[in-house]
Amino acid sequence: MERNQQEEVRALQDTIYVLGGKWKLPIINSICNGNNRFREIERSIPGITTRMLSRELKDMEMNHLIKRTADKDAAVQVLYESTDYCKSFGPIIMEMIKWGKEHRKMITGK
Amino acid sequence: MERNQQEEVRALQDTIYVLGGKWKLPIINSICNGNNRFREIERSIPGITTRMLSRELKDMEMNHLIKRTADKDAAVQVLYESTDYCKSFGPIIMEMIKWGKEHRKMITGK
DNA sequence: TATTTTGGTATACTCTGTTATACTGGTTAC
DNA sequence: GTAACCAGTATAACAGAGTATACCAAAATA
Repeated sequence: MERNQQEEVRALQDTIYVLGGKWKLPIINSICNGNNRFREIERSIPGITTRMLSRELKDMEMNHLIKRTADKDAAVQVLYESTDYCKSFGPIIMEMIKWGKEHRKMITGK
Repeated sequence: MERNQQEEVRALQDTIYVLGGKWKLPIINSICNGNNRFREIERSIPGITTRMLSRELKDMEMNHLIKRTADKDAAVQVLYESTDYCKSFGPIIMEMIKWGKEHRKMITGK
């Protein structure tokens, strides 16, 4: 139980490190929801600026969370896609959405 | 599906707002794991400073995430306990621990 | 009686995530 | 042809989260 607890804090802190900040989870969620154009993702996340989206996308591409495709000849030149690795955050996001919904229900008074 | 997606981003952002920062989740986790003394919590979270713990605990008490009890006559003077509200983060924390463990397994090469 | 532990506070500083605003070159729609 | 849209970059500035270090009085322990 001692050893176990230490392992769990570490795991928790690792996850927080990877998902840190205001934007990574909403971006992942947006892309997984089918938004794959830059402006599309931007519009789908209230409050985010072009700059933050640009930076986070680059960061997440470097860490293989997403895949960026640029094809000059294609109808859609730039494409963002989620990787399998990215999809592994699904359960976390689901739980957070669930919490957020219930929380709002509570403070709104149902 | 349109409306739904908007609601989900908002819910996600609400949750991120409440749990923001490096320390809230580890603190919640620690207290829920039975650590209820100040120094006990502090020791259970690698990297946290006295100052951050103090600040976060105050903040979380104000937001009814935890309950602080100070009893001059008791054997243990100061006690931190998790509220039911706090416990509602359980599923999120569990998923994050799970992710962190598997992630470490992956990069360590199993 | 001396030392350690407890539950913190005080001060000062760093750092970077985040915001704000403007701009650009290319492409598509009207 | 021009207006709007795309995928971003450039520059500057700020707020506050987080770090580092020292210190304190009271209680427990040796």
